[in-house]
Amino acid sequence: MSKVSNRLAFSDHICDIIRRELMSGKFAHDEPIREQKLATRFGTSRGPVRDALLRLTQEGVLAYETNKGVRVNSPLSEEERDVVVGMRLQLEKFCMRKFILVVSPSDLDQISILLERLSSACKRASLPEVAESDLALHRYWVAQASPHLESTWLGLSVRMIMKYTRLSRYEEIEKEHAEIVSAILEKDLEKTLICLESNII
Amino acid sequence: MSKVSNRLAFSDHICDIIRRELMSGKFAHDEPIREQKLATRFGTSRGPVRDALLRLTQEGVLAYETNKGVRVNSPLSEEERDVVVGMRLQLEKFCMRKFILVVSPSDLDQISILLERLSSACKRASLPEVAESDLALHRYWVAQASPHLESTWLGLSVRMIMKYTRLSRYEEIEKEHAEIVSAILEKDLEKTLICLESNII
DNA sequence: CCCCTCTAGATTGTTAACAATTTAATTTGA
DNA sequence: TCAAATTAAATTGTTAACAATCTAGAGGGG
Repeated sequence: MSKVSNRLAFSDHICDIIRRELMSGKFAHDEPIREQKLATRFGTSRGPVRDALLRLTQEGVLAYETNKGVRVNSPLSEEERDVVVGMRLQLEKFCMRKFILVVSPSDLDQISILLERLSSACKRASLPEVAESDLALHRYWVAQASPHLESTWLGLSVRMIMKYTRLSRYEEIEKEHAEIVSAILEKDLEKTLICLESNII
Repeated sequence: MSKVSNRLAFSDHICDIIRRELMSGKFAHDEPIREQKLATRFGTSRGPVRDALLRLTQEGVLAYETNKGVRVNSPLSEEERDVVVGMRLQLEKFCMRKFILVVSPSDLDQISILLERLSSACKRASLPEVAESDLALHRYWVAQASPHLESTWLGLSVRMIMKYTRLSRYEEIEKEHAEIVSAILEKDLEKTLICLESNII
């Protein structure tokens, strides 16, 4: 019986969709988000929607007030964003150091696939897909190197991306990530870290 | 159930209580946490408990698996903890720089009260209260300087504290924080940052 | 004895109804 | 007219029941 063992709950699905839409700028800052509205949109009850919103709240994407629900968080100031960038860089460089030591052939395959998806999204200039596949690529080595810190990393990254809104430097994004991946393939740690630093800004 | 006149929801209380217990080491690492058990303990239904657990999940304290519930997260490795300490320092130093510029008399009053609570907890050697009031004190200047990054800071800090329950250093903890606060009172930024660095390890 | 299947209990996922609270619109009084 | 008080609508908070899923253990067949 090949039953779907890792069956996804509705709330997981909703969480991912909302996060993607938030990153691609579908909601305005400080816009309130209504549970019932989302519930009817996804054809579920308020329960799973509430679950998803609470999770995103703790990622820092949404802000929650008791009895008032959640709203899209205000944008970070330049200073705050710089701090977040610094923290993410610190964390991701740590992960990359570990990752490059233990990287396996199947890891390289996975990375190539993710890079291809990012390139494709860049060529189609599809902001939601670019944001998502950008994140998915970075997330891969973070999760491999340090699954315990994956959620920490996700919170920082989502917060970062939300600030630099519709920056349409798709060619640059594509090129920067191609460089990172090729440096990983060469197992050149120093080069990889340098590429990372110029990508995460 | 008696009516709750203040605006706090049950799930907020539960969230705080569980976090405190986690920090003070009441649960073992990897121990599964059952919704119904907590619900009966707090005299509520599973709903608010579920809310609280989901929030703590995204703070990184608990780990969640679909259809399997949550369990206490595995401890960080030494390396991982070092990275988290570095990130928290980066963030909290940024907040302290901002805070010390705009600190008001009422802020100083609040800080003194929080410091007093911490001292009292240290003298009574009550681990849960020490952990909580330690966090509350630091949280004060973080929240004042950058409310947007408060949840980010909380996630890092809770994760840090969970690794080492510094049982026997109550006198040190008390002294270190007294120094930080006195440096703030003197508005000596450099000294404050140095004290912070030696406290957050 | 081991491995597989299957069942029974435990646990999480989802739903809809109801309670409490906030928000707005309206009324009331000076 | 303006502002405080009051009501009505919208929204979130909580509950209990039910559905889906996982887990542990008993019972066969090799």
